[in-house]
Amino acid sequence: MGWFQELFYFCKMLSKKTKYAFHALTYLGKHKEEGSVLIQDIATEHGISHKFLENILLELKKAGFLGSKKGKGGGYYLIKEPKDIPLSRIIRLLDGPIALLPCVSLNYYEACEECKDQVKCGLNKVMIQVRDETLNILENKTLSDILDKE
Amino acid sequence: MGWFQELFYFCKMLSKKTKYAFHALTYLGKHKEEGSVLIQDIATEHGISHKFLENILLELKKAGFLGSKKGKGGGYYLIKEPKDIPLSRIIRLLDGPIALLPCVSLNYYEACEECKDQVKCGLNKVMIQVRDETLNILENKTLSDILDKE
DNA sequence: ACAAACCCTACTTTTTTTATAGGTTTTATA
DNA sequence: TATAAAACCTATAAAAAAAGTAGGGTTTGT
Repeated sequence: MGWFQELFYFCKMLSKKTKYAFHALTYLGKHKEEGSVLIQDIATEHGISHKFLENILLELKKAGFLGSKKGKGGGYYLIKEPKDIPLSRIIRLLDGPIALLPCVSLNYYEACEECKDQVKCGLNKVMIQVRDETLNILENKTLSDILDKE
Repeated sequence: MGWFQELFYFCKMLSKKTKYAFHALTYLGKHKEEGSVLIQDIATEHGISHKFLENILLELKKAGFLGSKKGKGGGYYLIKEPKDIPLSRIIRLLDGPIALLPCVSLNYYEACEECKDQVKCGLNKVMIQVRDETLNILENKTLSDILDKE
């Protein structure tokens, strides 16, 4: 498929940051008509620390998912269609580059320290398969799937 | 280069513990005929700390994947057929939950603090789908798939 | 007896995640 | 135009988890 398949192969549990991001996006999706929504409203609804959520929304804004309005009467709002926000994009943004397994990347390749010869590494080959299959799932589920089920 | 690097290093991957476990299992699978294998042999082969690997092998033994023999001439050996060791079992043992959220985990379930009503949570429902599809992949790939590719 | 090898528990260090703090800037409106 | 509300920004502290270390205990072949 494409280079973007490299993005995923196997993910552990989502961080709170990412989970909160999904909650916030869902909230914003549900309150689209209201124009903009306060950080505090989302924080209160889900019992999240205002300041923590603030950082998350800022990241989502910088990444182009949200717009905002400063000052009195301001707030955040979605600037993308929910169907154009795949789970993979959000997870990637918030969970960030952490534990690496560069040995499954074709585009940014780096050998594992413990592998003498990657070409002969069965783990590498199987994990590439898993990556391809998992990516297929997460690229195709979007915020709109979440909203449909609320 | 910044954005590029981030693209390919964004997701939580397998912990070293789990990765080493797979390497050890693969090594044991390849050296089945020899009866038993020393921790040190595996550690040396992959440049892993002996003591760290020792803990991992002990866990694998307690979980019923390996047998061992103490004393001179001892070592570890597989007591399950590679085809009966799915990736999911090893990942769960060493890394914990496969689900992306605690509220959709089969083996490590925990209610979300921030969810007033899980039954109405769209994120929960979508993540259950993701879990089922991901599990389907990880339960059907086994150690024998890795060995076949070595 | 002795050395080899696994067994067990606890601890330390390092890294990552989570959360907080303390301001600055922008904007509506009284 | 003063004020308060709200987003914006950066740094740092606290907590948790992962990675690695230490040191002895137990079993076993020779």
